[in-house]
Amino acid sequence: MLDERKIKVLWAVIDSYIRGAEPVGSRTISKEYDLGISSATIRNEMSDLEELGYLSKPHISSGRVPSDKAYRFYVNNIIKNNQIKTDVRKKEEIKRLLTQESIEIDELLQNSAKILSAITSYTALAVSPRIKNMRLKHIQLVSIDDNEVLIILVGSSGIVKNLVLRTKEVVSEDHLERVSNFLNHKLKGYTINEIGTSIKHDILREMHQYKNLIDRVILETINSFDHYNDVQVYADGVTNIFDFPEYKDASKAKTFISFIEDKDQLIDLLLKNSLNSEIEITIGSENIYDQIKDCSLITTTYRLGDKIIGKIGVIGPTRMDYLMAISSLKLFSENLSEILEKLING
Amino acid sequence: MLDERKIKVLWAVIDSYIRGAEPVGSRTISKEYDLGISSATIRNEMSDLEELGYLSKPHISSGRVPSDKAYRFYVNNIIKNNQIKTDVRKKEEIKRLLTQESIEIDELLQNSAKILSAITSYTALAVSPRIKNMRLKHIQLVSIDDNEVLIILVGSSGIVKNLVLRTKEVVSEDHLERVSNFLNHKLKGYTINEIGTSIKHDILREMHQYKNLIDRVILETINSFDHYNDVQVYADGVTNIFDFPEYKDASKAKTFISFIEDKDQLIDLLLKNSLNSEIEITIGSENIYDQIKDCSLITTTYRLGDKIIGKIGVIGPTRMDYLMAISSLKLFSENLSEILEKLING
DNA sequence: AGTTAGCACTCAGGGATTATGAGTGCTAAT
DNA sequence: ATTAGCACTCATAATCCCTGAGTGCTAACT
Repeated sequence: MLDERKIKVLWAVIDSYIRGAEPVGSRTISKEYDLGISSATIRNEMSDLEELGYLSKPHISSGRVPSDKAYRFYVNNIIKNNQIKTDVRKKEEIKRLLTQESIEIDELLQNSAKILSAITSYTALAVSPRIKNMRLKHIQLVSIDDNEVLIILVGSSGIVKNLVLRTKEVVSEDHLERVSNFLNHKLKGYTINEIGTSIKHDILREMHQYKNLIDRVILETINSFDHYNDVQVYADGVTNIFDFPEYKDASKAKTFISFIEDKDQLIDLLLKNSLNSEIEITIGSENIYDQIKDCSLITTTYRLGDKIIGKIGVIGPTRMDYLMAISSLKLFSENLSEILEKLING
Repeated sequence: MLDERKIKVLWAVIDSYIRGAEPVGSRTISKEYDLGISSATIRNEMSDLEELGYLSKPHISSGRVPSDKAYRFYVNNIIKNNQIKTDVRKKEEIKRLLTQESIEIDELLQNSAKILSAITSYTALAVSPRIKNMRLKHIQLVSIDDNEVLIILVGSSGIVKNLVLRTKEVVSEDHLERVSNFLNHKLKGYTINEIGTSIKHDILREMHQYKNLIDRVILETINSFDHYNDVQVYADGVTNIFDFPEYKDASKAKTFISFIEDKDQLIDLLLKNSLNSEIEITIGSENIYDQIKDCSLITTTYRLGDKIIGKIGVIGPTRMDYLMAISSLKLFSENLSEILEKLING
């Protein structure tokens, strides 16, 4: 569909626009890119590219600007051809930064977002691990008051969660300990999902004398992992958006920043599509949320062992340095997975 | 120093400027405020007020703008005279909003910031409770792995904190339980500060066989409360700043938003001065941080029982509706204290 | 002596008008 | 098929002028 030369011209336009943020004219290309054809020819090619939907003009006598379709073409080619190489030196540098500052997982992600945004100059996003599909390593009930029971959940990733249960009747320490031991014995090793479906009934059959308490403990446990309750999202470098001329208009900046400020929306944005290990890129109008229809979002995942547990990404103008953003993200994805592995499994 | 009439003129200028955000001229005042003097006289008074440092002109032939000194004067009078009345109906409405959405303390504060910013149209800030001075209600050690011990701390406010301790030697469940019970027995009811200073030595004397373990548990516990480690800060309504004409300049907006984005800085800002129960107001240049030298910050505290445990505030342009902001803050302060009381102690 | 009317003066901000120049599309020559 | 040349477009910036809201000062008035 696109011949060799058209592709070259298109890449030149995209490259120039990504760098300069200004509509690209035929003359600019003929001078700055050595395509061996004159500006008039480039003009013709650009005219064709416009007809094909890859370029457009802000106004009748201006240079061309790449369309979302053009970026999509560009990005697909980047991914297909450049098997993005990992800069080992840089990777180690980032790892050093991350490990020296972060002791806990949440902190690690927060710092990742901070550093990632600083490196890319875009806005960085990171969501904390989803632990719904994680195996329970330990469950314990502790009495902290006559009518208060603390439920402690330890996930296989070392993630700890606490729930306070208020009981109507006083539960004796003795009984509590028995239930606690029993539950720990029974539930250890299962995921929240599994507990929710099949296991619950097994347990109740065996220990129906404590039916009430056990019922509530399991209910609370499952509830607390429902929805996105358990997920935190971190954004950093929001104000980087001001550095892009397309956001010099305050109302556009406001729209963007308001979007990032709404954490529920962000979580939805990041977690709605299934967690696969690929780099995912949505460009401009491909985004579902109107507020970021002129942004591109690049995300990838991080793992614990071979299990994908979270997401990290950058968001910026469609005129983005995709290559740089992708390779930076890969660095963080790998680093996060490695650090988590060490942090949790020794 | 300021006679009756000067004060009236000054208040008129401030009132008009707060509402309109535009330099105020003598004619505007003579028409819109019934002071019974002509614009010429007002002109003379304004000239005096300028000399006294209460007003200034953006340029030679423009109207007057209040200085920080003028706002300080204004605010002091507001606080002295208007003993701000609580709108009970509004208070209940906010309480309903807060209680129906928030189950946990962090969530409660996050929602407070959200609602407060929506109500005031300024940026709202809230810091989570400081628990360093809080009494320990329960401490428990749980073995989650051969080399991993989980420390669970329950504060008197119901706040739970977990720490994972990695031990070199394997600690038997049996020993762990003994130490756990012992520590709980000994430390219960004391604050972190007290534990840090005197108590530690007492304990070690009694149970020197587990010296190593106990040492580390206490060390980790104390460390985790050091600095501001334990404090979370929530900001909401950051983008409200775009609605004020003085921030139509993108670089000013960027400075402001970047400041709010830096959580460490925010925590420092909110917690550096001692927690007293008053409304605290810093106006423009009174602020220590350069980035908010043209903002005013209004904060107050919230309590648990009779103990002040956190702060909530709003930040906006010096040209702020102080009366509204103060009364809104009071509403939130009272509501938070009441909700926390109920949430934790009943 | 304080107050006010009157007047000259200042200056930011809003059109209107006019270059400027980077760009295009088309046509004719190569 | 490519390119040089040219007429044309239009956003942007610069200039100019005008308007109006404001001031400060002075002289008249109570």
